[in-house]
Amino acid sequence: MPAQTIGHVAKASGTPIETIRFYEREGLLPEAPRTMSGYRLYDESTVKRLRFIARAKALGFTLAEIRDLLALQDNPASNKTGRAEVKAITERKLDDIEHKIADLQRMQKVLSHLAHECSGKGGVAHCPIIETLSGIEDCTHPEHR
Amino acid sequence: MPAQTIGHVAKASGTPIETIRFYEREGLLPEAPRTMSGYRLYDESTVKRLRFIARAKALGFTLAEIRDLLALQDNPASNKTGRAEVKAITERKLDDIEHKIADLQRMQKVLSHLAHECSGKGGVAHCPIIETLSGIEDCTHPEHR
DNA sequence: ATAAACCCTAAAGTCAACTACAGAGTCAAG
DNA sequence: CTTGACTCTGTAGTTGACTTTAGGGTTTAT
Repeated sequence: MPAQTIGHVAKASGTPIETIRFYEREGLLPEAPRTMSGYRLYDESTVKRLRFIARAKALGFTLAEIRDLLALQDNPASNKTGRAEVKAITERKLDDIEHKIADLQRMQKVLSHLAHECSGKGGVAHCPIIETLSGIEDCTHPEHR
Repeated sequence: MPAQTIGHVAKASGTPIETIRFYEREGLLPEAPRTMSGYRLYDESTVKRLRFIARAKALGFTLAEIRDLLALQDNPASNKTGRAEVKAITERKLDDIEHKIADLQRMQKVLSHLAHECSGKGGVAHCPIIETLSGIEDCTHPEHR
């Protein structure tokens, strides 16, 4: 196993050096072995682990969730029931994401409606966007619901 | 105009007292007039303003954007061209939201695929979720793209 | 008259996920 | 043997939208 310094791992994984040290502090990476002079030494598995973290982040997992996923992966005891937990974490995240999408779609609906209603010309006085945010019931076009 | 203390406004608007003071510091609310002893005094318009803020927040506007919207509403000079700016802010926000939705839908797609692939039974060893996050090319079902 | 309930300020803390110092030691090349 | 690139630790700063704390005045009800 050829040992690499933190800078090499940073380049190979695309993760900044500071972030690698941060992940170690946060328990996403094990404490690295050191040279006599205190430099951290890594092997290829660390690069893979950092790529795992990057992919999981891209899917919306938080660092806390990723830490749990990695712990399951690391723990030999999780070779009995681990998959259920992994699936549970994934499904919770899926649920989160579906809620967020639903929220955003509600916002989108209202905003695109407002953007269409507003001519963009003239003063703010009877701007339908401002009026809606102000909670005015009787807009100039009260036919909507 | 019956003047109310901050506590009444908090109750009437559903905004915590501390948050009202925070909004004043941040320029979303004008500085309130005070009693001789330094208590802030508000009238109904503040309650309306706080409701405006709450609605705008619910639609995903940041406090900075809300401040801009309120400034346009307040500024008599904006009664010439203000509506264009209001519409621009709204459309930028709509754009943001559409991007966020697209991102989340990409995550959702991958995660729901993973959740279906994984039985949830057994150890973490060949869990398809873990394997995908680990970047393994040849899954047991490599037919997907 | 005193206690409960309310208000004030300024400053610090919270969360997430980094990012950026400052100050010092180490290693490879010329 | 010195310069420059690299690494170390520990601490502090960033963003957004608050929340909390400490320490003190004020008002209202009994």
